[in-house]
Amino acid sequence: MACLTDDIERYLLRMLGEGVTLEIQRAEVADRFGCAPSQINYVLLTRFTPARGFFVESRRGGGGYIRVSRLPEDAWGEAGDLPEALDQATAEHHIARLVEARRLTPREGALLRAVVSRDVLNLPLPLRDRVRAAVLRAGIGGALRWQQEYANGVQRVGMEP
Amino acid sequence: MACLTDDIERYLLRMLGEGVTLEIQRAEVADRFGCAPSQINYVLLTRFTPARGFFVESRRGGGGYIRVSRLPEDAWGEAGDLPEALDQATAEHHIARLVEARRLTPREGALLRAVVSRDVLNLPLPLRDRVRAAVLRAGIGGALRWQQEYANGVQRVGMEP
DNA sequence: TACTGCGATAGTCAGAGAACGTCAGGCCGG
DNA sequence: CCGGCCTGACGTTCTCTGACTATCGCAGTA
Repeated sequence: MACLTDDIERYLLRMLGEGVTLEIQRAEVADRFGCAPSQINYVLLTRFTPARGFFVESRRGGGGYIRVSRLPEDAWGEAGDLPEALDQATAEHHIARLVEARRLTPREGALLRAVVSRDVLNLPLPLRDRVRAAVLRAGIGGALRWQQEYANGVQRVGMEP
Repeated sequence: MACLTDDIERYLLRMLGEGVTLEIQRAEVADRFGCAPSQINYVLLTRFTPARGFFVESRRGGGGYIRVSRLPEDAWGEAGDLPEALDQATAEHHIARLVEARRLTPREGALLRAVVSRDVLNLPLPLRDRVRAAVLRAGIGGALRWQQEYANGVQRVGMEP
């Protein structure tokens, strides 16, 4: 069963695709999907997170709105400032963001997602989240650093930047 | 003595076909066989193990599912029977071999090498080598599995809209 | 102007419901 | 009696709703 949350997520992503900022009315979207208005908050809370590269702002009252936009890439800080510990969901959000921004290939995303999974890092809990963060940082760093080395190598041979 | 577990295994294998990712609902399959839902977990645990080249993931809650996939023998190959524990040098050797064989891109190699490094998996020693092996297996599997899902999609079974 | 009340939004939170996971223990054939 | 099969009770996670709360703009009024 494709759940409502996933449907609404797809809908918003499609709307968002056409511009950098999307402005919606909560009640209008809820109506379109025949659900409670607070469902929209749930979708935004669980799917359009900062870790995934989204920014949400809103205003209440007459003429109120909810705005969803993508964070500019340079506001992310790459892998450098990921937190010391990461739960699985947040780690996957970070990966999704990097794939969407084409910093990682989808296959690299799948690789990393597998690697940070709960079952693979089979460790007791405060530790597991710390190792996951370290692994994710290293993985992202490893891939991006390779890119740089590769680019430099090519440049030495005389290609254009 | 056609036991239930064997029946369910056969059923899932038939659904799974070649190189397809299968998506099921635990309760639906349990119903079909008139058994307890946890029986499905037992089948997955004892028959669809990573050692046999299977991969199982799931999501709980409304709209939950269980996904089963298998890597084709030739893609999984030598990576499939990596030992239970791996020191860093051996792990890197395996990675190099897979890159050489074009199972992984050089960049994926760099990613994995970073991830299995001693400093990243900062754990006491008998444990570290075990986690490293698990991480490596998962990473390779994750990458190869993506390929397959991308090509063949997901086969959903049961429950129509 | 300043205040006040009202309608129109959106936010929060607890809780119900829908999946799946785990585990101790019963059962049964060899 | 041992090991594999199977279940049921209980735990965890995710979704969705409804009641209640907070905020905003505007119109009317002193």
